[in-house]
Parts: sequence; structure tokens; C-alpha cells
Amino acid sequence: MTLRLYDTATAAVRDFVPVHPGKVGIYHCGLTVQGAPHVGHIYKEVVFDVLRRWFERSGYEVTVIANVTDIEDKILAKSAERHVPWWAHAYEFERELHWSYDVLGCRPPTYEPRATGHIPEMLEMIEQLIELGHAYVAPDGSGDVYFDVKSWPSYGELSHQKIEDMEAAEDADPRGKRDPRDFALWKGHTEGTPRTASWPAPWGRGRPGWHLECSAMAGKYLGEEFDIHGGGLDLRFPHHENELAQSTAVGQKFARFWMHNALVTTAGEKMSKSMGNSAVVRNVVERVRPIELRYYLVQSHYRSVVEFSFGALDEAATSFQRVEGFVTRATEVTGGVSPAAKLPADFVAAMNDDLGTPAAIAVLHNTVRDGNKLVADGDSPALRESLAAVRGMLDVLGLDPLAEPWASRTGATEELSEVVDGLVKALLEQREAARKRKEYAAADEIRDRLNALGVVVEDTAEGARWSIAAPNNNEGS
RNA sequence: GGUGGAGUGGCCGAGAGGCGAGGCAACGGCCUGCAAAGCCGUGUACACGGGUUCGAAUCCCGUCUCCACCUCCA
Repeated sequence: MTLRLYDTATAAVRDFVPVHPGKVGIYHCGLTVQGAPHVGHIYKEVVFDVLRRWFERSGYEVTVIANVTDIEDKILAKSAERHVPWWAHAYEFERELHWSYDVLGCRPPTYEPRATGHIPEMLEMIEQLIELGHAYVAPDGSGDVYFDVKSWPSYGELSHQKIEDMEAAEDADPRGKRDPRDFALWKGHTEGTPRTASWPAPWGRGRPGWHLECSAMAGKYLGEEFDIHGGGLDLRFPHHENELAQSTAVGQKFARFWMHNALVTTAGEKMSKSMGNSAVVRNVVERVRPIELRYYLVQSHYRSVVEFSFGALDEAATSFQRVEGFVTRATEVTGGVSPAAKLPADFVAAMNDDLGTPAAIAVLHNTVRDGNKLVADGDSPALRESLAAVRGMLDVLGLDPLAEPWASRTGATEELSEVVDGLVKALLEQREAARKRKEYAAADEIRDRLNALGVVVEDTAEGARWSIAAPNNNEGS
């Protein structure tokens, strides 16, 4: 069975056929590093991390390019407000972005080009577009260069819009545009913006337009035709439409598939519009563990809106703990097994069907339930098989608690963990002794005290085991 | 005005003509000294109004509500 993916350009699910057999090139638009990334920003990263893992699991050699937009109007505006150099502002949030990727277990892209590092490539592309008659230097002496949308007949093909139906933004500054729908390839340097935010060009100093960087960098690192171009749904137009126009106008074939993840909303509105700080990744992972946040995001289909709420987040955390509990117990009983190389057929089918993570997670839960029945009977080939399957599936989703980066994040040093384990076990031994004497009040008091400290005690056939309770506070939202 | 999407049980969230995805919560049972964890069982839900069909959450027509994008938003 082959992988099928939804392609925005053709508005249909199609069989995935790579440009080069056995290899996949993926470009997804990274972030404009203007502020701390929120859950919506990171959702894109998680979606494409799962896609990449699935390709790798399916035997492909994957190259992932994700840009960092480090020069842009908002960066200039926000850095000016803070009285910080624009490049310092951008770099600060680039680091915050990387922290957020890491904390959610998203593996870094193969390469992460910055816009400011690719000015020559962009200039070259603008020159080609001007030569071919698809771009023009603004006649107003501003130094701006615009793409001429009317010169490109297929303009609008990605978002399925006709130029004449597009409504020009009423607050748009027409500047030197021939048509209000033309978009900037190069923006001439203006008074009031730092000179460091401009570069020499044949048309005068300036900085690149937003859309151009992705065309230049995708072409440079992935070639003139590559497999998948992705990003959030809000980038479909104008950003991706414009990229497509620029790249194809210079004769490239560009992306075969366009994949767009749905947006994360809060209170029914796009996150960027409605949220303050509460959905910033750094804050959300104070409430639930990062792996639980990742599970929350992975459990819905990437093309469905995620209506973010802390209540749903807590619920997802509980759901994940059920899976994690099985992994822990089964690992104790079996002594541990490697993740399976061969995954359940239903899981594979779900993932191949346009990355059907919800159905895939249903398979995961069914496997966990069957596995839980086996745990009570001790080690067995069937239990090992269940555990291997569960870990294999979790691995694809980036959620295997025994794999990196999760395994090494115990939140305590090894020395401290040993001390705590020793202390708790000493108490549990006292409790066990009390139980043997049928002094249940005393036994329960020990358990209650541990519970009060957030230590959960579970009695099993092999004796009591303990774990740290989830940190969730349950004031819903 | 144009383009695209959504409305599913107490909650989250899939599916897309017929056999109740999965999870959370709740209730009952098993297990347990009691718990916890786990297991078993219990719910005929698909915005509204028509229609097609042996059969519709799924197809068609109409209506309502909400959301995204329309030139520098993941």
C-alpha cells in the first residue's frame, strides 16, 4: 500500500510518487522570529516531524529544509518598540523557537537556512524575473521591485482564485505597484529603518520581500523540482501562491505536493488573534509535560482545526498516561524490548491514508488494551510483541517515552533519583510490613502521605511500585 | 464580493451510504484489606428542514451558525 497525501494545489488526495526514487525532499515554511512561539506555531512543526518520521519509517531518505525568516516588517517594528537591534530581536526568538522544537521532541531539519543568509540568491532570482518580464522596478524611485501578477496567467492556481475576484486590501499602500495585487520582491530602504536591515542591489539598497526567500532557498537546497512544500493553512495565500508564481515563472517545476496543516484556534479564533501569553509553548509545558502536549497535537488530524483548551489538553495527558503506563509495566515485566520494525497493518494503513494519526492512535490504544490483559500473566512472547508494536507506533509519532529525547528527561539528576527511589522504597517496605500485620490504618497513612507529595502507589503482583503523579492542575479552561 | 473549511453523544475527537473509531468523564461488575492501575460491561450522537434510497451522520436541494484567507500570519 502506498502513501497517499492531500495536495492543496489539486485539492485531492493523491498517491505519493517521489521525484527521485527512495528520496524525499520537504520544504516547510519556518517561522518569522518575531516573538515567542505559541502552540499554533509549534503545531506545524509537530505535523511535519511526524510526516518526516513516517517517510523514514517507510524507507525513504528524507531531506527537510525549514527556513527562518529573520528579516521582515514585524521584526523591525517589534525590535524598534523594545529598543533592541532587529538582529538581536530575531536571534533571541530564533533561540526560543529552537527551544520549543526541542522540548516537543521535533528533530531539527536537515538544514535551516536564514533569509538574511540568502540575499544573493534572491537578487539573482529577481534579475531573472525582470528579464523575463514578470517583475518590474517601481517607477516611483523607491527601489521597490514587484512581481507582475498579470504577466503570469496561472497566478491563483494554488488557492483556486481568479485575480479579478481578489479584493485588494483597503489599507494597502499601493506604492509603485501597477496593480494592487502585485507583490514585493524587493523593498527599497526607507528612512527610519536601520541601515543594517538593507543590502545593496541593482535597484538600490533594500531588503527582500517575504515570499522570495522561500523560493530561493527551496530551489537552492532541494532543486528545481521537489516533493513536498508545507506550512500552515494561513500561508496558502498569499505566501505560497506567490512562491509558486515566482519559482515557476523562472522556469522551475517547484513542489509536487502542497501540504497545509489546519490552524490551532482558541475560543473559535485563530490563535494569533486571540491569545496572549497563555498558549506560548514555554507556558503550556508548565501545565502538562511536553510529551503530553505533543500527544494532544498528534491525536487530531493535521487538516482539522485544533480547538485549543486546557481541559482538552488535560484529557489528552490522561489518555497518553494510559499508553505510557502500559509501556512502563510491560517493560518491567519483560525486561524491555526494542520497538517493532513491523507495525500493525491497521496502523500502517491509517498513516498511509494522508497521515491519519487519529485512526493510528485508535490502533495504538487497541494494542495497549490487549497488551494490558497480558501484563498480569507475566512475561510472554505475546506481551513482548505487544510492547514492541506499541513502542514502534509511538516512535513514528515521536512519543516513545523510552526513546530520546524523553528518556533522558527525568527532571532530576541520576544521583537524586536514586536517593528518592531509595527513600520511597523504604517507606513502601514499612507499608508492606504493616499490611502483613493487617495494620491497614498505618499502611494507608504511609500511602496517603506519599500521595500528598504527588507519589502514586500501585500494588502489583510483584509488589508495590511508585511513580510521580502528573503535574496537571485541574482548573479547566 | 471571491476562495476554502467546520457544526458528531456529558467532553475531546475520527469516519464519510448499511455492521456504534479511539480516548476522557460517568455508572455497574471483576480484581484489591481498601485503593490505584488494569480488565469486562453500559451510551444508537452526527446543526436545522426537505428529498433520493430497501437503508443517510455520510448523497442531493435549501436554511442557519461559526471559522480561515483575499499580498509580508504556522
